Amino acid sequence: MTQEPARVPARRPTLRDVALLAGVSTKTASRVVNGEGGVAAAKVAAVQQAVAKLDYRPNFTASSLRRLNGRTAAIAALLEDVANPFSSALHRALEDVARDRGVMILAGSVDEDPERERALVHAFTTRQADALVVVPASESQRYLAGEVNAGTPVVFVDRPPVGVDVDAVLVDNHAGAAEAVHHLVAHGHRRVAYLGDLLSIATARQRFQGFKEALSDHGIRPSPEHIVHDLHTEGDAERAALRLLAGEAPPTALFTAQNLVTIGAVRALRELGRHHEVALVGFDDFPLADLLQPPVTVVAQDPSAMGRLAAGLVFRRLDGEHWTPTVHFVPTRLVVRGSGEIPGPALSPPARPGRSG
Amino acid sequence: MTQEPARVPARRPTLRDVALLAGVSTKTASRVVNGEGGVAAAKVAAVQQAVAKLDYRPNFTASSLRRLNGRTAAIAALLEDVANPFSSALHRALEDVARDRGVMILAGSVDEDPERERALVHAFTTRQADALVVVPASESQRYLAGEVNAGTPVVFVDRPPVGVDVDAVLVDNHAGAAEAVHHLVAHGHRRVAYLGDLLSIATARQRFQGFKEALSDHGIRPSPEHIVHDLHTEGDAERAALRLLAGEAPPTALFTAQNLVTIGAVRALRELGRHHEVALVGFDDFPLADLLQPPVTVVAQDPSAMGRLAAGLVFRRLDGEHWTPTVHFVPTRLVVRGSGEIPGPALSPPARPGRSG
DNA sequence: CATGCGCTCGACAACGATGTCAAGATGTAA
DNA sequence: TTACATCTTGACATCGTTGTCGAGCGCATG
Repeated sequence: MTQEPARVPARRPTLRDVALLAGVSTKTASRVVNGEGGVAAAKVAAVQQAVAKLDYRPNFTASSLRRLNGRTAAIAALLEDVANPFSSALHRALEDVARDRGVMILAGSVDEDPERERALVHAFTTRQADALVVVPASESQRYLAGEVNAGTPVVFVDRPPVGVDVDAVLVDNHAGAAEAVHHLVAHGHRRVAYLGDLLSIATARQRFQGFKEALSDHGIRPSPEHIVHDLHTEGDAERAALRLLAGEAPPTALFTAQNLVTIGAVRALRELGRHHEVALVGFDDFPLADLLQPPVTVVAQDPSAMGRLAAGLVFRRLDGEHWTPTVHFVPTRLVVRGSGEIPGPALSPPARPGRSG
Repeated sequence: MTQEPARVPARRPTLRDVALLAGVSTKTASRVVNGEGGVAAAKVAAVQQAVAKLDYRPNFTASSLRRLNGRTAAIAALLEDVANPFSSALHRALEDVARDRGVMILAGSVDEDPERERALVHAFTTRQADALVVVPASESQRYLAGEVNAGTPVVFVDRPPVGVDVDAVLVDNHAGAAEAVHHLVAHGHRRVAYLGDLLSIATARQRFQGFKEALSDHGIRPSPEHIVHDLHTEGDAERAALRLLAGEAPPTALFTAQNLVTIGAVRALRELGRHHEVALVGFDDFPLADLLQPPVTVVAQDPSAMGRLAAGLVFRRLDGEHWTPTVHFVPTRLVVRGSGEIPGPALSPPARPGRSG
């Protein structure tokens, strides 16, 4: 219980300090700290005492500089936004797998900004991340070629790589969207609207394709007014849905191709009091979807599974395994909850069954 | 467009390679890379060309090892769980402030596990994080004294430090909980139940104190069966709420002291079909609370504001400012949405208005 | 012409740690 | 006793980079 507040911040002790105090060489101190063995018991004890007394903590960055493989035991994750549920679930899954191996995750938010993506890659690679897990926002990731050639494992998640040949963990967005549309059509809908994210995002394009082709499988051609792209926030989506539903010949069902868009659409339907009339299927699940009125039917992705798979690929590469880059698909799952089963005109135009929303 | 896939991973180029190619010394190359000036234009150009040709990227960990202040431009965040909304909003706010300064965030999930907390602190400090932002789970953080003495800025968020004297950004949990209770009592409730998180968490204890004292201000003594602690998951909370509401003389209002607990309680009320009868105020806001039926009244914290404030403190310390550690309070805000305004018996016992759930 | 200044530039050491290697101590077998 | 293997140990170089410092040059000044 010393009183003086150590005004001059004590320099952090180094291995040299430990060695000096223990009366051994730095190399021997290093051996003890790393449990290398081949050190006399008496010296081991002396070093351990010195470590405890000085509260010594090895400088991991210095040691990884010298070590043979140069690993920093950190892998970088470029996420869309650490605060959105999809990204943070992915982040958590990566962390869980990495934790078992004593590896840290460096995470950053790309915010759909290609420049930001490059800045983050630069920041992470200069910090010698051992591997990169990327949810890309740019149109081409050719700039990663150098890293890939240098042997850094790179895994893309959610969106396919362009201009580089690396592993990817993707969702079959096309099939998922098509399943949503088939579901709506099966419930009697013909006028199905599409509300989607930025067309610059590959997954948005794929989902839109799936939407279009599924409708066309049923011989339906969506009216152009029922297709809205480039919605990236709840507010965007809400306004777009309001506009859509206020038009003439409004859609009887909505397919919303991203979770924030889905939530915006729910808001719009609520405001209009039509949430029990207009069917809705969203792509991507979100917390509390089951507690809304009606509960929201979604095509669920499994970000945790994607994260675990991506982390697995990273570690297998880090462990020295070799294979040609592969695309892995994680299945989507249609979660039927209510909003997608609201019947459309083609199913029950004359008489509705007794139960109402 | 070479065909061979560079089977032997090319060693990453170093400053020496750049210098060699440019025909200058490593020191001059370093000067150019760091924009130090005092280098002839011709050599600057030569170095820049070499950098471009080799796709050279400086090894940031090596340079921070040598640099005078030894800063790594990374600050560590020990969060409860990177995937929960409170933590990830905090994370994002930290990142936003740090980004402007070219600083990274190292985040890790503590999961309310004191051992994990120490492991993370160890991992982050051995990696030479410049500062620590901590949402602690342990009972005492005396073990951080060494770091603090070494001059590492440490800021606690959401929970007060114990055993170390550092800055903290807290919420007045006591007052927030009391406000919730006053609100419920004002709406006619006398039998108010408490459903709360692990008592090992300081904020849970404070919220419970606030609950108890606010009730006692109104001359109400809560029945012991109406107090449930140590609920840490939605499932826990749901089961507890079901049990509570099935008992005799069940509460007419619930105060749920954490967001997952609130959601669990909502689930229980739904299952019983009593969500329009039993009032509910939760501590901590959550996404879509406004879209539930009824919308959930909460005492909202502002994790973004807390993160920004914490990051601000960190950077002021890193910039060399000095002050004695201080506790900063970020106000809570009662967000009135509906569930907390369901009238209780003391307000309208005889005749209810017509509308029913 | 000698002097001094300012500008470039590179040799060298150092950051904190570990890989390499050989020296010395000890034990064992012939 | 000698020869040889084994175990400990530390001196030294090194990882990739930057801080220090002084050498060399050209130029203006007196």
